Amino acid sequence: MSENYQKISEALVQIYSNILRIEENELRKSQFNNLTIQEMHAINAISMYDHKTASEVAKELHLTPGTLTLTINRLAKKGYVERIRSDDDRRIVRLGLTRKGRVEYRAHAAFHEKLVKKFLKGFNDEEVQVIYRALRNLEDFMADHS
Amino acid sequence: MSENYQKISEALVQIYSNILRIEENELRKSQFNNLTIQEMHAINAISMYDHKTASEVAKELHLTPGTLTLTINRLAKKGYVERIRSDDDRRIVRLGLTRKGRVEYRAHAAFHEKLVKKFLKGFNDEEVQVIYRALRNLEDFMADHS
DNA sequence: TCAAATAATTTGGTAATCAAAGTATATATG
DNA sequence: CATATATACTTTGATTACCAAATTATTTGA
Repeated sequence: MSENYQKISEALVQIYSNILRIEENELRKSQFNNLTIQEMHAINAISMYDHKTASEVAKELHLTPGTLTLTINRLAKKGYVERIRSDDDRRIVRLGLTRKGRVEYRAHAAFHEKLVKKFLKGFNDEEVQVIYRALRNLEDFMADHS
Repeated sequence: MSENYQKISEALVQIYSNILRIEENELRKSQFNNLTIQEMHAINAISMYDHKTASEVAKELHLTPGTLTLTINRLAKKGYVERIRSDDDRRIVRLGLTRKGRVEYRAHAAFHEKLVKKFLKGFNDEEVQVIYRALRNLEDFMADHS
């Protein structure tokens, strides 16, 4: 058990410290290599057809409104995102993906799906439940420390 | 199953995008609140008594030598790390933690241990094996994409 | 011996971020 | 209904973390 604990601890660190870099590698090799990782994550948070407000997206990404404005400026200039002024409250900016933005969104979703498939490969339903419970434990841990 | 898949996929994203922030929160609340997260990770990579070279640590952290030099400068000034010139090859700088650095190292290790304990809470040996296999799947995925 | 290689540092530039001030619009109250 | 306050976003002026390339010191090898 304690030996397993050690291995699991190391695996978690390894996974955590490498996954971002791998996402970045994939991005560099793809047709979207003019995007940075955080721009990609912003596209992801904006999501396909929700038209969330700038504030909502900023909150989701844990960014200040000012930082989000700058990110959206860049993404708009690169043609991935568009601002949609709300008519009923003209202070609000809603965000949408362009066609190009949606293509990138799907590409990233596909990468993520491959990752999850590999993660769960070779397990039956009962075992998947065990894995899910472990992840919920981690979510509880995070909730306790927020 | 596909419903589980969805939940697991979302949990992974949640965990991934929040864990760094939580580490940062803990750090802010601790006695080491003059450290940034990456400085803390550098302390971790330097580790207790290994006296690794600067190059080795840079590689481990996936940083260029120049960036590591700057990080070490800051950590030395703050009193966590010391440079040890090697006598047999005077180009080489070995890195060690000061007493203060070792205290911080242990504090972070304790945090990490709490996390892993919570992750594995309530599982028997067999179930822990399942979880470990899933993590190895992820490591395989990363190896395939490196 | 001295050219090439190696280890670290320095320098110049860019990304991403925040805090605080500013602008435009909406809401609430006296 | 006028105006003070609140809200949503943007702008500005920093700081931090990072990289690439040039530099310095030292070692190795031909």
